[in-house]
Amino acid sequence: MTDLELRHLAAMAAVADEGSFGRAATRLGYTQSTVSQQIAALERSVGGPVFDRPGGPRPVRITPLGAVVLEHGRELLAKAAALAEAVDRFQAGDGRIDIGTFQSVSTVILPTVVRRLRDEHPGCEIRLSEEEPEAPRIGDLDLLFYDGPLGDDVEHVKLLDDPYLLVARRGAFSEHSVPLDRLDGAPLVAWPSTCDQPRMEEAFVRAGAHPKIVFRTAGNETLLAMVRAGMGSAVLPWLAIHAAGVESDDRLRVHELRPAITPREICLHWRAGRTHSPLAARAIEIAVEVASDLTGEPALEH
Amino acid sequence: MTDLELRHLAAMAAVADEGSFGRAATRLGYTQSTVSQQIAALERSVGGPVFDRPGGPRPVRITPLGAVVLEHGRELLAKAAALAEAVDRFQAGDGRIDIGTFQSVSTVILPTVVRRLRDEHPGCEIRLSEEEPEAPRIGDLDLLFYDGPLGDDVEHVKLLDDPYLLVARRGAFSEHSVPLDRLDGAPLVAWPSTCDQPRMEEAFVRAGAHPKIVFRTAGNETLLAMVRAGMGSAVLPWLAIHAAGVESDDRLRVHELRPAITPREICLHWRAGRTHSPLAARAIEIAVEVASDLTGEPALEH
DNA sequence: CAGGCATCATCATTAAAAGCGATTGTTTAT
DNA sequence: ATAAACAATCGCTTTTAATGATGATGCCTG
Repeated sequence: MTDLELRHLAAMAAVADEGSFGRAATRLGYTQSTVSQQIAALERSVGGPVFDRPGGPRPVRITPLGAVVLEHGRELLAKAAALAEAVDRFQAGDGRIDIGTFQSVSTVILPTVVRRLRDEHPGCEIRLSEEEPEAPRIGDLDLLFYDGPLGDDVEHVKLLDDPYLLVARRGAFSEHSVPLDRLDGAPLVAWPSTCDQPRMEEAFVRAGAHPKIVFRTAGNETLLAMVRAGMGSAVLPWLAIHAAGVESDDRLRVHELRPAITPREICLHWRAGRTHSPLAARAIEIAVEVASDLTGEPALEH
Repeated sequence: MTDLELRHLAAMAAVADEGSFGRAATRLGYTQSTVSQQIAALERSVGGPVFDRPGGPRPVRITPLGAVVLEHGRELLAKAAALAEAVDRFQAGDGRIDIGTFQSVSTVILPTVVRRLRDEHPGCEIRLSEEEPEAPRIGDLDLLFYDGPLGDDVEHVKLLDDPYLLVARRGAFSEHSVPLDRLDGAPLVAWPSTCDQPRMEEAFVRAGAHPKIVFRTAGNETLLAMVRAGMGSAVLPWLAIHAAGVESDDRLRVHELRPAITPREICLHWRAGRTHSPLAARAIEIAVEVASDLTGEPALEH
């Protein structure tokens, strides 16, 4: 009774529908002989006949036992079909995906990725969570945008180099390209010491520049408001600058730094050794494409 | 994707529970190698890996695809188990049975059969229907009590010979055994010309007796009331007499007829060539037993 | 960093079964 | 009496299931 085969139930259902072993066989693409043996096997496993065979050209009739088996069997077959369909949908890219992200990516890269993903897979469910920058935990996320390494059981792909640029009030610096040491002693507003920030500030030190950090906040809009208000300048990654639309702000100007600070790397992470869903795999592809399109934009050239 | 095997799903569920192919194999009574191949087969059929194998002693982890398969797979396995249990219950004698019956059997035989059946199988559902005597259709009944042949696609077993006896007012006939021809011209109340009735009346004619049928009804109580009221006598099968409790009625007396009229045969019928449910099979056995107990009763002796 | 350990994949082998074609046997319809 | 429709059965081939042995991988420990 434990050796139940879906194939046998399918045969039984076909026989019940057709009223004949032979026609059921035709419908299933088997020979009559095979169906006969399938039903025999099923009857062995349930411990009794499921059809009465009247002999001659009269249709077979289900037995009381057969009725019990058939009733449950059809449900079983329906569930099996549902499984197959769910798998097909999954392989076609439907399903759920959890993506972790952070400020600038949320604004610049993700919207495009999400839109393209939804266009390709209207049935998919995309869940985004923007973690606090202090807690870059991959947790149960499928994908996580982040700008640094994340432990050794995490793999990643680099999406783009995000160069640090100087944002100052228009007129504060005359040249487009500003030498690092010009910032020595200059007032700066900056991020807290999370993310890539410490590494950036080390670059100042190495260049002999010691700017005065007069205000720290993680909020980019707040930082830029401070710059506009004349509190000081800001050194921010291009992505954050672009996200805030600084290029089209008449009161501000974006400068390159000389020598350039090693750009932060925007990466897309996932747990190492885990098989991606087709949806996640596609999301990675799209993210790479989108990032590469961004790289081609004028402001990032050179 | 159509070659899904319950065995493989069971293996998958075990692996998911145990976190290891080997332990799953132990639990299922297979070797690790077998489980490995079962999962491989499952993965072939769903078109992708269902587990990530991190290697080393770390537990395997389900993939997104695996999660989809497992979710449906567990339901499938549950349904399969439900089927098995339903079959077991059925084979143990649970289920439903439809029995057709008629007056005297309803009163004398059936109650005992039903009680014993319910005692043996508390979970069973017994549905009785008392057909009009003119319409002895077996229809969708599993079993039908009836006193005559019922067409040639019906089999039966004889439960008992039910002899015809004369019921008269006490004092109407002095002897216990009444010669048939004493009824010539005598007033009789009788059943309508259904059931076995015509055959019985032919027996009178063959014996040269022509009783006057002064009233016909299918209601036994009515008939007996008429006998008590002096309308005439009645020739009824013992079962009907017994059912009405005539033996303990001081105003009436039961006589044998000489020569005896060939008794009617109380039979239990079912459609020919149909496999019985265990419940129906048992019901037949019980009915035979109950009838044979009745035959042993004094009034039927000799 | 080498060796031990736990784990899964693979391979060759054997046993089982699934499926097929041909045939037989049974029952109805002509 | 035949023919037609049907399922069971038999012998056969191919496929699959399960096994035990072996190899590969990646932890953990000393």
